Amino acid sequence: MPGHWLFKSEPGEYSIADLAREPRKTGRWDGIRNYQARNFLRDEVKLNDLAFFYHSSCKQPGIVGIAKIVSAPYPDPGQFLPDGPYFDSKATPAAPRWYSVDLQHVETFATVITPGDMRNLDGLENMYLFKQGRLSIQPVNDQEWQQIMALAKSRAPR
DNA sequence: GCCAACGTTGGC
DNA sequence: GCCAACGTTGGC
Repeated sequence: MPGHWLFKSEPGEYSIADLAREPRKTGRWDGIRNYQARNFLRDEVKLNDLAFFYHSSCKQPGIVGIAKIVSAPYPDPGQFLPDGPYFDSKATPAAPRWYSVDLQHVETFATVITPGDMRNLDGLENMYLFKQGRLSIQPVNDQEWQQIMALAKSRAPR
């Protein structure tokens, strides 16, 4: 059984449409610089797990589709690039601090599933999204995943 | 733009 | 190690 996650991104930085446009619809999920998110990414995200793609800090925040984890976690190259935005002077190749995975686009939903939609469903009260909303990589349990998928499938394309 | 939540920094 | 100050996130 693959694990389930919620990955957040500001669409102005990197949107689900950007992912879908990548060669082989596959891109690197990088730039994670929060230790709790890092720990999930490094220690618990597994090849073939599925993730909700969540757009934050935008006109219509919410879950916009699904992506699949198509690599094992590996050190985020950006931490070693002195001129890049993600440089970390304390990280070394022998002792990397930050990690990335590769994601492949699976599906873009017909409509955005907003936090308001999710608050209205019984059983989603304990989602990380509501308990610890700022975390950029969050586990989603099987029941939560299935409820949100059912809602997404019930929506007619606009 | 506001503001609550919360992570990080740094002096002591 | 404590904790105040500060910065960032992110929904509204």
